[in-house]
Amino acid sequence: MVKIVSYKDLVDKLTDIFCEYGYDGTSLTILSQNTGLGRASLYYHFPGGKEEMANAVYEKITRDFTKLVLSPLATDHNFPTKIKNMLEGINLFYNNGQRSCLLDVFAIGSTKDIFNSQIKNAALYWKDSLVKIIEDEGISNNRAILLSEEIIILIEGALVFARATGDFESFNRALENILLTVTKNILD
Amino acid sequence: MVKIVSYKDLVDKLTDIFCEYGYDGTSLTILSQNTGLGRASLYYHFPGGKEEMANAVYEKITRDFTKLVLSPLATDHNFPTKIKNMLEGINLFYNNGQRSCLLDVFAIGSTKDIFNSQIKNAALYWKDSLVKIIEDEGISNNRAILLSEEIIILIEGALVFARATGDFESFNRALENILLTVTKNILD
DNA sequence: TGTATAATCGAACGATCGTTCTATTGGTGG
DNA sequence: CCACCAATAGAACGATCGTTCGATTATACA
Repeated sequence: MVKIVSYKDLVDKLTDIFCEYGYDGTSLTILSQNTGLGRASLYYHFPGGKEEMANAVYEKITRDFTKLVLSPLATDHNFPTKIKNMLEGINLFYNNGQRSCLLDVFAIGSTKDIFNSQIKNAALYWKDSLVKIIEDEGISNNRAILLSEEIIILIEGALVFARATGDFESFNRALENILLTVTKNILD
Repeated sequence: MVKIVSYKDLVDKLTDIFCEYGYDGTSLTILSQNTGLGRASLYYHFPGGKEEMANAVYEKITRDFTKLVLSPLATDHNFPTKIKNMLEGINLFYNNGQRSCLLDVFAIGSTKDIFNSQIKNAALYWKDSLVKIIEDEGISNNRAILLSEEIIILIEGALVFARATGDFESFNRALENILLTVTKNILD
């Protein structure tokens, strides 16, 4: 186990734990055992308790997603490069498809009502970002919307499929296939 | 609230509850309040307690999935009809994309280890069924596998996207798009 | 109608939940 | 070296967890 020596390490570890057990399935006992910190020590770093820990994890995930997935779309590279960089970001963010629960953890159970609107905004922002750069390639708005939705759907679906089957190699294949299909559809 | 008058009604209601709260997020108090049955009464029907209730729900889901999604693929209709019927079954099974948690509920938290292998088998069986009927159309095994994976990925991704955005109309559009793409890809 | 049993319920069980209190440790600046 | 404070942990809190028990009500059959 990676020793926790900083606040960042702690949030990283909390992310792993919430991912594995889900929010409701993660008890303070589990958090204490897996971090190596006493229950009271966790409350020293997060006076708001379990919910504040979940918030910290969600904010970390949001930062990572923005940095790895969204920001490549806002550069001035050419279109295929933007998509390619985004997909590489996806691969990092989801750890080769093996960390697909990031969204599910907060979309299910007690945290659902808290994070629902934030998740919705993130998804729509992602979609809008894709629509914009696709329109920049001379595609109509209608078609750009459909293509953007299809890209996100393929990524999310590949995550679900990889986790369900345990075949994480399929995730990489799916990402490569997206790059191929998208660039072909756009540049023709 | 639909009055519960039979065992089937009860399992249906339990399905809704576990879907909404997740397994770990569903307490006996919640189960009692939402079914209208006292805690002890639930134990009369399910002596194994919460876990037995989850099993009953999972078995019900498996039956529904087999009936609605898998069985249309095993008929002797022509290929486009099989796909069309499967997609209609998907739409029924997932209630227009609004009941997307069926898989997640059991793939996360305490139930993960129990149902993981069953979920894997179901996913692979679904894929194999698709591969077979696609091969019957004269497609090579390699391409049939890729196409089958893509179909499942598109469906699962559409579910995730619809739930994340709250735009359930996108789920219907995605299903129609799958039918179009698949039949075009196969029959050409 | 009487009786067996199916079905329900309230109350309480020990265990664990998330949280808080109090005390102790570790390191850092004066 | 001492004083201060960040950081830790053990113990206990009330609340709720899943579960069980004993007793009561409803149903069905003889």
